[in-house]
Amino acid sequence: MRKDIPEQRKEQLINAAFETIGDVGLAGITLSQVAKEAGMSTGIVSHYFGDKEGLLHATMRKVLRDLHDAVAAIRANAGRDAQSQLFAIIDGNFDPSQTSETSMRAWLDFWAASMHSAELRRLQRVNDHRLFSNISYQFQRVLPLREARAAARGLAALIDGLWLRGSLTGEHFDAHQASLIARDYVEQKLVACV
Amino acid sequence: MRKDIPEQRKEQLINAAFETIGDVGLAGITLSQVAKEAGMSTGIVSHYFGDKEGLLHATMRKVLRDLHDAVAAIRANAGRDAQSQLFAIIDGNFDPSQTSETSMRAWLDFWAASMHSAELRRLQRVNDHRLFSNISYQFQRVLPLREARAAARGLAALIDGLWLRGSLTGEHFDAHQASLIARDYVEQKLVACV
Amino acid sequence: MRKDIPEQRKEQLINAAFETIGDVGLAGITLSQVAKEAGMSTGIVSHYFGDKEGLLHATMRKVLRDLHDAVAAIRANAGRDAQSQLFAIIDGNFDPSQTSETSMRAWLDFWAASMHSAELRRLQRVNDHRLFSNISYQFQRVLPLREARAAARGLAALIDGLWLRGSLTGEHFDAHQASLIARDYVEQKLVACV
Amino acid sequence: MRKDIPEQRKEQLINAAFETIGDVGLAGITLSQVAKEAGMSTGIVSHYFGDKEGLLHATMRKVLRDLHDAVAAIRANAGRDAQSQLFAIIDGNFDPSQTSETSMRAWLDFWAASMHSAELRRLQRVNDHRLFSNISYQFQRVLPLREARAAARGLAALIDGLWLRGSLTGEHFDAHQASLIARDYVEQKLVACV
DNA sequence: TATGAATGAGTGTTCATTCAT
DNA sequence: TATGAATGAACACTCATTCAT
Repeated sequence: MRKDIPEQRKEQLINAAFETIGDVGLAGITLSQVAKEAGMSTGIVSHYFGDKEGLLHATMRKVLRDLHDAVAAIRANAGRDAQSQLFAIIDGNFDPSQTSETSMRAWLDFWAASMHSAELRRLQRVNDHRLFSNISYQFQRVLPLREARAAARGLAALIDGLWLRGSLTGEHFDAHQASLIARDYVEQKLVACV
Repeated sequence: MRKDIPEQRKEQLINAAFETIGDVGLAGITLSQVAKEAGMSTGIVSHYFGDKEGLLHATMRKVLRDLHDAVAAIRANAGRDAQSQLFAIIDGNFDPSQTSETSMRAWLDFWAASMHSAELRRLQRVNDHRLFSNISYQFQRVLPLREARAAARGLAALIDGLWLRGSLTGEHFDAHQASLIARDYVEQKLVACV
Repeated sequence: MRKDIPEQRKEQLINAAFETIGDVGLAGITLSQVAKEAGMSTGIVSHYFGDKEGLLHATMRKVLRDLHDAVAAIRANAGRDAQSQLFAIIDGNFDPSQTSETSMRAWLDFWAASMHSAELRRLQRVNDHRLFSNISYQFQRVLPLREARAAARGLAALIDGLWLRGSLTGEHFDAHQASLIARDYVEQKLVACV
Repeated sequence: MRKDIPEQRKEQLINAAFETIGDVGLAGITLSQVAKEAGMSTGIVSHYFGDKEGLLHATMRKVLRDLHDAVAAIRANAGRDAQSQLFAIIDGNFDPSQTSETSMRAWLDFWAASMHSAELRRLQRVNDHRLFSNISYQFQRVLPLREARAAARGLAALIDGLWLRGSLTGEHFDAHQASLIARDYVEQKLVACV
């Protein structure tokens, strides 16, 4: 079935915004750059998104959704036990789609922007709460609540931290190394229960 | 000895920039806001820093220096053994001066901006390499090089991740909880060697 | 006999333009507002009127025609003597259809616009000359030409002035009071001849 | 004594706005036109008036003030009796400074705009109430209150109406003829009391 | 015939930078 | 040395107009 045209064009604009943020940053983005990147006219953004803010919110939602999808896809193919699921969550976060130069820049820009925008912060929080809940739930299958929550907090932070520091290298993100470090953290937390 | 006047005024401007970034973000800052916050004229920035970029670079340097100083102060009062030093590094990073709303916003804004500015990225890298080196050096006192480096990578990421996620809560940063999680990571890494 | 459809739709658009001018003013009007008010598409205006200017000219013509019709209707029912006809002209100008908030705003906007548009000015002049001629003709039945013309100039100005000042009150236009003042002017001019 | 520079430049901008309104109308005015007319940069308006609206409000105030000054100057040189004062008010309103093409266009544009702007309407009302009060006060010196107020309403309307209809001619405003018609109205009102 | 999505020129406004004082 | 008035380029946004359907 054909997607309807408006939806396609909105998606093209969001992708163009995403790419442009990767190039010049969220702070430096202009609508004419996005329009040019998308091969459309400057007036099109207000037509589809109301204003610049609307486009950027939509772009952030796409970024969050992409991460969610990447994690979900890997979890679906992983074992059902706690460790496999936690490893899958780790690998989803370090999926190539999430660790490309462009993705990491957009992520970080939106995170920083969420400090100064109520709506972006709300989106960010919803998303992060979900990551934390998922991790926490898996740990709770094998650890007491209190410890499970601490471990979840640690793992979520470790994932974000590895990813954050990776964004700085400029080279290709070493997902394998990051994954090993995070998996090691999980193993240490789960080993006590064996 | 009296600091010379120009140096004092530059410092005042840097502090004003820091506060203003906390208020409106790095993307939203204007020189007239900074000048007003500092109680000076709009032309003064070019006078002392050449242009806006110059002021922001200086502000980022101040932010990095403040973190370094916070860590150094706590390390100086800590025991000389590896664990004490690592705990001190952790506590330095979660020092109240570093986890205030304003500090965290400025930090994150500069981190995001460093994705799109060669000079800011350079400053950021120098600093992060130093954090990593310090941590790595302490782990090397008790672990084989390979493991020490992995542990250092993990701890550095964990610290940054805890801090990053803390920036999102909006509430007061729970430094105590963050510290416990990071210390736990250190203990787990060191326990193997006892 | 059925009006043909195009003519009906043009009339609907003109009415929509008239209402919209009442809401937001001639300066603030947009074609999409008019189209929405008329329940039609944005492209329809160029289809029927060529461009925005064409619609506005047609709207002004309608406004002038409505005034003419209001005056004509009242004159038809009035006595044939000069005073009755002059009173009828006065009352036609202060007819509720002409002193509604919407009408007065549209009137005034078109009057102002006619200062800067050759075509609007032409329309305005034709209309005003007709009002003046009608009044002048009635006065000429009982006054020498010279005095009749001066009286006509005075009465026309008095009507417009009462109407203009009434537009400013914001409250309901006091047509009765305005009519009394204008009739008094007529009576004073005619009394000399008795 | 030298006027301070900022005040001079604001005045220049207001005059430029006044002239530009005369050329293209209030609806068609752009800040770059005003700036060009004033020989200044486009940014200067926000510098002095905040925004476009601020400039236009200031321009309207100037227009109102100029009329007030024209009337006041002529009244000061007129006799103290009611008729002389009323004649002076008439002549002030038809002073060349008020009946120039540019003045009349600006006046009318502001009057129309005041239908759609709370602040402009307020300015307009204050001014018109003052004209009415002055006229009413003079009539009250020789007529009973009720009749004085009706006469005042009539004269105010007649003045505005003559002026309004004059704006349409495009030729030079015939101030003499207008004045005669208005004076005649005054005389008719006052003659009853002799 | 009628639609409404798309265009892009033109607007008001912001703000880093300059420079006469 | 320090000021802040002035500049003008760059921006987001609006909206009359076009044209494929």
